[in-house]
Amino acid sequence: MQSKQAIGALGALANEHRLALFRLLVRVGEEGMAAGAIAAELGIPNSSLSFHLAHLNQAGLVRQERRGRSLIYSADYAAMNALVGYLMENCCAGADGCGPEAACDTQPSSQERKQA
Amino acid sequence: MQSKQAIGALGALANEHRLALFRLLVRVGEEGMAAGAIAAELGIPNSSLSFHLAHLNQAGLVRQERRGRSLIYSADYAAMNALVGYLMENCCAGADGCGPEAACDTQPSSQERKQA
DNA sequence: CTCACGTTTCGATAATCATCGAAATATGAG
DNA sequence: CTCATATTTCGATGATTATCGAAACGTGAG
Repeated sequence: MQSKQAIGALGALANEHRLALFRLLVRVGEEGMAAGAIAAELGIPNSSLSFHLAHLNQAGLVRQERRGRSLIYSADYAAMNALVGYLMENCCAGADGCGPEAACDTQPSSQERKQA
Repeated sequence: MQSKQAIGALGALANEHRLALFRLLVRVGEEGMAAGAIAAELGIPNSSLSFHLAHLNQAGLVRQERRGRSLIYSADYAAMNALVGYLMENCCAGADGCGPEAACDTQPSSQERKQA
């Protein structure tokens, strides 16, 4: 990860609505969520939400996928992990307890199944 | 960690100079670094640097300590860990490979010693 | 085709933020 | 005390950002 990318990602997250939005997507996982559903969940006007979604998308933190008439958004875990790694790089000059071990798999494990 | 704190921290990091500054402090560890030394290292005018240091400090990401005529700044690892934890909270709805495991100890291990 | 639905773009406005020189403050030395 | 050093505050300016209604766009259904 490079500086400009990290700044973009951090700036994208440094906003009340976008942070809530990103954390929501982090929670729901790969399944993602439609723009309208997000707007309803967060209580933000559509046009405002669209602005924030575009911001997060262009920062590389969320991905977009069309399903029918809806656009499904989901968090990009790889980008999140890269950002955290970048923040903690060379932490404590390489001392013992330090270093980014955080990770969220893109494939959240196959022990869960949904039926609707 | 609460939303407003996280937004403050992310906003503080979402700037070219402050990100470089914070990462520099993360690298040097507990020892910290004087304001003037940082300004020289990063090539930023003193007044600008002071602005950014205050920003990071008020966001809770760095700590300030006076040593003689100098003010020594150091990264607050606890705050950094808390921020990362907040970002990854409930990642993937609690699936396996996920969750914030990252950590930088505040005491980087006692195998180093200074003599001045 | 026409219609309805979901989402984005446009546009104007208000608010926040970054920059840096000059002046002020705080600490220590002699 | 005076002087030198280290850092912060002040102040004005330019740049970026958030907001949201209205209108446009893209998609699917009948």
